[in-house]
Amino acid sequence: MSEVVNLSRKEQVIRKAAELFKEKGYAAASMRDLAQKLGIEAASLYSHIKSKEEILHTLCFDMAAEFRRSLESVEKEQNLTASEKLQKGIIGHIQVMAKDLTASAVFMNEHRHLSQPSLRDFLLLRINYINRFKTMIEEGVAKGEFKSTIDKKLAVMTLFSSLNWMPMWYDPDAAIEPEDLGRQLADMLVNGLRKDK
Amino acid sequence: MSEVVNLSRKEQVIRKAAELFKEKGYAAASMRDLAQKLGIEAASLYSHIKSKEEILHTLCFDMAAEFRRSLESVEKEQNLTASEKLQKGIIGHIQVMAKDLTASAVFMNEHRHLSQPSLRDFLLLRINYINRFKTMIEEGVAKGEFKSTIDKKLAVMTLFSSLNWMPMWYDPDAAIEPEDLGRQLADMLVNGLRKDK
DNA sequence: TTAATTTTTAAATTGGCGTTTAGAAAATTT
DNA sequence: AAATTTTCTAAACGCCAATTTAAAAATTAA
Repeated sequence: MSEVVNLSRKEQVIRKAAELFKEKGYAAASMRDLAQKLGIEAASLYSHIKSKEEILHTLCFDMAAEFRRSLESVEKEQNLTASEKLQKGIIGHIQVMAKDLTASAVFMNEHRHLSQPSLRDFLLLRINYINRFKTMIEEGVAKGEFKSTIDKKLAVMTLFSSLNWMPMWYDPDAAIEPEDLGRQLADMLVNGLRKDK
Repeated sequence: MSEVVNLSRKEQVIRKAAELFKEKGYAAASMRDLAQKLGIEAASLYSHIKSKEEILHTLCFDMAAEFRRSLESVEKEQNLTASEKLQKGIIGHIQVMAKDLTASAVFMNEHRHLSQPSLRDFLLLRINYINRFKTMIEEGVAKGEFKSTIDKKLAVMTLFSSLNWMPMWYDPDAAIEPEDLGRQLADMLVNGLRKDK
């Protein structure tokens, strides 16, 4: 009945589970697979976690909390143009992702296997997060910094799609740093591909 | 042993399967679920399809063929600027998607459950498709139409991510037409959000 | 109305799933 | 060294999975 420093083994289980969930998908990943990856029997897992879904819950909500924290710190900053705010929001998101690409992939692809009421809670967090990016874009339009003709929903979904897919192709060993990547994505979104005249 | 006009019931099965796979994910969707949706017993399905995976295979490769066809017809056109080509490629992709949003969602999210060698074949088709969009962007850079500073991989992945996520949020009953949506996405990508001075 | 074909079913097969239980082994604390 | 806690295991439970088989029912064609 100790509650402290119990983390080490449990975290090991969760990290390996993240790898497995990313690789095979939550539904296709079995607890026996997971146990084998850890070199133990499936039954042993249950000394560390309550259920398969608890692992998914932990992965999804921990990531959500980090994304939220990152966005909040950007929102607190003052005297930023809409472009700057957007850029910082994007960079923050990518930095959070880059810290754990595996968990990020699970967060993005597997959250739908959460059961109620967790699923509802998760989706609420997500829609809230997206809306806060949408607000940044709307502020940009209101201030005359962004075109008023743009479809805001399209803009924010494009941004969010792009962020969400990054864990699929971003190579952390490659030359490019999360901050650079974020800067470039923000630049592309704000200024486009077209060469200035 | 008839081979003709057998399509009707089989297609019905495949369409319902697409809905189910989109909703629950391939691995979590059972043949019993599917049968129930059709009002028959699970065993009856096997008069129409060979296996669960055959359904997934059909859905994924049929969509892939349609995307390919669409892109090829754009590539054939001549005397287009890079922006125009990109725009037409994007519009084509969205039109194909809009014709069957359910199958598109399966194509995007569930293809990874294909087993070898189908999975390999599918991924080859996909990388080829992406590379053809990348070529469009590179041509734009080569002609001086696009900035030379852009990260081409980032650009094409952003585009592709955005296209891939559309079936998740695009509402076919909403006011916006696939062609308009494509035009706007292309405009955002090429010209950015920033207001022209 | 037969004959042929398509569609469906009940029943079984084989196998994997998440999880529980009772307790052994190993590691840690006292 | 003894006591406590953590980690692990073998064995089982009940359930659900995809698929096969042989045959019945429904539909279509001759």
